[in-house]
Amino acid sequence: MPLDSKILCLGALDAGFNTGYDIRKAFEEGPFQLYQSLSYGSIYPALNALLAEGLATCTEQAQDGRPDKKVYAITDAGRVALRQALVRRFAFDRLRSDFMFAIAFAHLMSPDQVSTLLDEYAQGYRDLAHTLAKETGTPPPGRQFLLDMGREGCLSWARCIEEHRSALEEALRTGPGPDDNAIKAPAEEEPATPSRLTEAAAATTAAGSP
Amino acid sequence: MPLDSKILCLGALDAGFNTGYDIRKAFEEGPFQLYQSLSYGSIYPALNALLAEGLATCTEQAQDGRPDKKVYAITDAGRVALRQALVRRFAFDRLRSDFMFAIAFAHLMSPDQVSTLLDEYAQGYRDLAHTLAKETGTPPPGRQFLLDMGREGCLSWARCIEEHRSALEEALRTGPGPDDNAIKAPAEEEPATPSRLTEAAAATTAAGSP
DNA sequence: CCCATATATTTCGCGGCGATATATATCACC
DNA sequence: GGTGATATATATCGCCGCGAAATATATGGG
Repeated sequence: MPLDSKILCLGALDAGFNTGYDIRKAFEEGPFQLYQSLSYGSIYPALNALLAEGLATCTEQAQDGRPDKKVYAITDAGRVALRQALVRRFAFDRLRSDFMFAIAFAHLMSPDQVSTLLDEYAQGYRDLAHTLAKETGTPPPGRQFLLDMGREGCLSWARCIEEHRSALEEALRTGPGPDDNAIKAPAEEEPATPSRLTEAAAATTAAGSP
Repeated sequence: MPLDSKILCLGALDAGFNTGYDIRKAFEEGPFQLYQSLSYGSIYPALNALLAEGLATCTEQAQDGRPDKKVYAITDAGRVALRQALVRRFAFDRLRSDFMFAIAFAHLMSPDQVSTLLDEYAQGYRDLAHTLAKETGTPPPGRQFLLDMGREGCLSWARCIEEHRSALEEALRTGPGPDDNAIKAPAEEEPATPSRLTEAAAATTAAGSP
């Protein structure tokens, strides 16, 4: 089981993000964006739970202009809980990439669309690296490490995309066009191997209708 | 909105994984493991929905030894739906890394624990690269691209960890023991005994990545 | 002057995860 | 030759968390 929203909120509080709104930004655009996500629907219930368990405190703060603010702070008990959560064994990283899934089916797209997608994808990682580089302040050593290695890692990832894309684009150019479905003969009896069936590629039509 | 389980299943079917069990393995240990995940609780309902919508067909297959099998196949309508799902704009990749979150709070851990964590973390990515390298068969160009760039990307990621870890470990050694965070103003004094409740799990179960 | 944007919290439905139950066959081990 | 672990296979259920909308208000740009 992964770290749950209560622990993530405790961490955010410890890092100095002390309202629901700020915590959300920390995960959306801030230092945590690289490796975790958390949305309102999890944050506010989690904060309430932390209050109820004495792991955080809350002082309401009427404000000049802005809406009222609830300023949270982690307690000693909260710090203990956070420390304890860091001792367990962690499930390994999972990446959710719709880009990559789409690219897996590049043979169903027009070469143009694939190229555009790759542009956008690589650029996204360069942008992320840039965003991380702009993080201000002097974070604790762990967060600094993550900033440094994360920035470099994102740039490397972008570079890997660029380095391998020509092979993909070449293969799509030389290979059959958008692998269109001619009605295939029901030839298969026993697919003993789970490998992909060959679909007779009848090259049909050009770039599709959007 | 991200790609939903129905689209992911359609993709898996198109890629030649044709039972619920096989689809799950494709996302757990197979070619999709790098960039998506999907579990039974999503797969079987999704397959039923695909059947109901005519996007897939199913033939029940009594087997010699093994339990009965339901062999699914994507239909032409299914391929159209898959293609259409690939045209949208995608939300950018999100990484869920409990390792990195933990490292963000390295100042709350013992240096030993941090080092162990970094070892395990880098090794996890090397293992993943190795797993990807072992993928067999001749996949379509998109999947081949993902295999190649994914393998290299994982190795780069591991290298970034190794390259920056010394700076982190140095900072933890020279810096104060646990916890001194100047960011927060209203800090009630918390002189917790340095590195008191840190227990490194010495016993490493030989279990690899989940 | 109006609309978009930023600050700030709350709530709700729906989708997906992970665990469990159910069944059966093979293989390693003692 | 029994015992348990592992692999094949499907179905289901509770709970967690996401994303969106509702609510409220002040600033700033066009």
